[in-house]
Amino acid sequence: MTSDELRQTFLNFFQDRGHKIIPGSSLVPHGDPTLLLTTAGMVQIKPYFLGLEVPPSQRLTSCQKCFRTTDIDSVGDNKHLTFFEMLGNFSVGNYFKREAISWAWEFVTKYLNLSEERLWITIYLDDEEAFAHWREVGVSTERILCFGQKDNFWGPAGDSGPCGPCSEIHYDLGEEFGCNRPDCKPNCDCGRFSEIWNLVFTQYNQDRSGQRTPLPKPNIDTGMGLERTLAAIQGKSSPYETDLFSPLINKVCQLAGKEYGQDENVDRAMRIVTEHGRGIPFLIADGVMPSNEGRGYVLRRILRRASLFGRRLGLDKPFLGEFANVVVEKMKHVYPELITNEALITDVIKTEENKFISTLEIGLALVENLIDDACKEKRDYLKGEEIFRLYDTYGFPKELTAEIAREKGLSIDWEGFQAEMERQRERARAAYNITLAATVGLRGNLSVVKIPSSTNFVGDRTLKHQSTVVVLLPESEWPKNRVDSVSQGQYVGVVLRETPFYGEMGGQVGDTGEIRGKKGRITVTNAVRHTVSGSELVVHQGGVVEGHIFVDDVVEAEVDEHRRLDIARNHTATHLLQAALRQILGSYIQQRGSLVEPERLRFDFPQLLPLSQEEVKKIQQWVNERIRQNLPVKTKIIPYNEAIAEGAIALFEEKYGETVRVVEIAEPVISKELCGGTHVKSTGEIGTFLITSEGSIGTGLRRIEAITGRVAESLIDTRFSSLRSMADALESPLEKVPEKVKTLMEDLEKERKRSLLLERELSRRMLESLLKGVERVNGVMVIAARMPPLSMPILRETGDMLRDKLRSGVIVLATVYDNKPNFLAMITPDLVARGLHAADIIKQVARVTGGGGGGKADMAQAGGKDPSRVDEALKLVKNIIARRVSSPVKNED
RNA sequence: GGGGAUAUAGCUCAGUUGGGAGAGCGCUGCGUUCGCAUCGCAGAGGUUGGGGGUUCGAAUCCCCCUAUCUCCA
Repeated sequence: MTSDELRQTFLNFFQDRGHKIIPGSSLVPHGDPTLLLTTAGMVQIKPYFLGLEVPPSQRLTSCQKCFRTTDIDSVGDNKHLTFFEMLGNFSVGNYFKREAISWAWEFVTKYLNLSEERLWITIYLDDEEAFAHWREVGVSTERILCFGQKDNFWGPAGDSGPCGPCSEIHYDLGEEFGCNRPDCKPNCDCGRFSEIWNLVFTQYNQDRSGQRTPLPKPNIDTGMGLERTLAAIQGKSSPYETDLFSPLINKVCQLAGKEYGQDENVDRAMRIVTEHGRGIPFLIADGVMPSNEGRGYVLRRILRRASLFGRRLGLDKPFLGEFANVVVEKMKHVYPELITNEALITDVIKTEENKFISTLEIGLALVENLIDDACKEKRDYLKGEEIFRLYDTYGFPKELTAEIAREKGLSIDWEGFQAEMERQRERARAAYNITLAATVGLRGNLSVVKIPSSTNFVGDRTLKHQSTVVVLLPESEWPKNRVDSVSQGQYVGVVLRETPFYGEMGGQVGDTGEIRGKKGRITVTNAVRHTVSGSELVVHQGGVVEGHIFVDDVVEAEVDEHRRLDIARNHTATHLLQAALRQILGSYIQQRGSLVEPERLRFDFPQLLPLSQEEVKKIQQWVNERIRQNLPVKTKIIPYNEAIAEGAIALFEEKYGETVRVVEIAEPVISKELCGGTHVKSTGEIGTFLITSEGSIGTGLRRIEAITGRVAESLIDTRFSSLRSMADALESPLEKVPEKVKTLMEDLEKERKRSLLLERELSRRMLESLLKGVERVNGVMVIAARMPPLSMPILRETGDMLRDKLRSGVIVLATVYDNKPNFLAMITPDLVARGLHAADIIKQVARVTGGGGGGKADMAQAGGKDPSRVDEALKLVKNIIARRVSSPVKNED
């Protein structure tokens, strides 16, 4: 059986047993900020288990691509993978252990034809029920092993949530792969037994204190590892020898000019390159870009490991792009996103691989330094903290450090390294727990309130609507209880039966406006959405400004029209912007984030390099051209599959129902997106579209901000009037302003240089009279003089020249520059040797003018505050020197 | 989300307790040479990433921001 057959057989098997086949989701999980990547088949099922969303069927089955980084350092052995496919069947409160177990056994023994002698079962300690069901299908008692919390209890993910015991099917690869210890059995880490299928019985809900309560309707969540199972079926000891991997291994062999299976070290490197090289295209295809954090960092890390181990195989030129093409070729029929993003994939890999090579070069130099230092200190090892610093700060692979050190006969202090690493982990964990505690939000809490049915949104047809109050949630009680009435001064959440208010979603902010009843009035400051037990509610948040509002009141809900229209303009403009980007930059542009407010719009998208000014201009022009054409904007509701088939743009992060709303612009269509937001009727309403900024928000991610309509108009107005006042000030026509500013700047620069020259000239002319003013204090030649306004550099130059002429002496110069006193003192080396100190002198002098200063013994500078006392300060100089040099100096001969 | 590092001339980078912004390469000009990846001389080129603070004075100390690199989660 091939990998393709295994996938199909599994899905068909469960479809025949009443399961709905659902497509695997993106590796980037939607709407779950606590999850980095899709790590299991149940990730997209979780909201159904938690009762947050309604499943399309109670029985589901899927083949899900997954990515896990927990075992990244073990990759290269025969079983650990970061990227893998997980086959699974799920019961959302439908069947339980009996069916799950009997189907699993049937599938494994009858459909996969795995020999019963090679199969072992593990169950959780006291799970009598599971034990009984396994016995029922014919598994003998000695083949059922019990394990504890660590091996056979799953979850909860995080500190609370659904969890339960699990039961696993293990496959015995054969004694020749084992440790041969008499007690070798499943869960032994020698690799003889391969866990191929995990059946999780989520029957408890665990609260934060660790207390477990039984769930009213337990769920089934199973996961069968495609790669491991395939190895078992094909009688191989590792997935790398199956049809899924062999074309990839062959490619590595061909690139490296080496054979697989000759040398264990070579084999291990080949497996790492193959495994990581396989995951890379999948991550990129799902929108992950290399970065120094989050998912992007996972991508960067595996790419670098692949590149590093490629070097081990003698591949010192970039090769991962070529390898990726083979991966795409092998997997594209199952994962078409690979082929649509192939250009992006090879592009990203190429630049990232080159980047890594330069990181290596910088690191190599640093390693050389470390080794030199160690040799100088007569050390025969590298310190743990040194290696860690190299690794942590410069990203230099520790394996490579060790390798180079070994060549020079040095060993490595791994213990010290691990200690540093552990401290780093501890810091991150501590920080993570804090943020986790802060993000536990409203969503879970609101579900305490029992709510009848979804709010009916009528806001795309009307902005004013008569409706009924369903729920009132006062802030003080929030979210514990709903109440029957609220009164003036309270801040409340209101749920109506129908509403014209758009609740914040898909980047579009919520509406504001007013809810009026016969006896009271609420000013709505925001509208948000909450999904509670499958019902989607719009909660109007705001303050009661007048009277009372009661549940069941008939009220009039009215949206702030001007604000809503501003939002609609920006939303439609966002669609046009995305169309423009795809038109001008390429169809790989996908929305990675978006914000639609009345004031502005924001659009994030993957892009490696900054856009040129011409590109930005072209995009803006393209959008404005479409606005002038006044194209119609239409919406329709059709089945999801149909929309995708028509080529509508959907988002990675977003999850869609069976039917979706599609927003189309123009006929023939220039933009077609799945979108629930509010839009203008035709593009002409947008008025004007202006891009206000284009910048980076992380590696490979860029953000465009833009404005439309009224805001654009007022910006144009502000810009014009500031330009006008600039022109007035410059006494120049508007269009000559840039030129005029340029010449002004040039003039200023010229004048600056001229004044520098003049100052210098002036100071030079004063040299002679300054030298004439030399006085002798106890035989020391002293110049203490006030200079015309000179800048500090010129003052220093003057000091230099005086010092050179004097050969021996003390010079103190003062000037008032910018209405502030400045002082400079210089002392020739011979006098420094006799104990005179420029900084000492200058400090005392400057103090007279209320300032201070300092410097070195031969040169010091100071500043002051009171310019009127400069002359008085200068008079001090002689006294200070007299005190310092008490005995007259003999004339130097 | 947390930690570390970097940002100084076109490029690669130095810059000590806060007190004179530097080197090498490149560039321009002049000279030298049969010739040059020659040598010599002269010169241009800087908002020290941005903003705030401390100080008489900040590339240097403190705070904030931005960009890039990097590790942990």
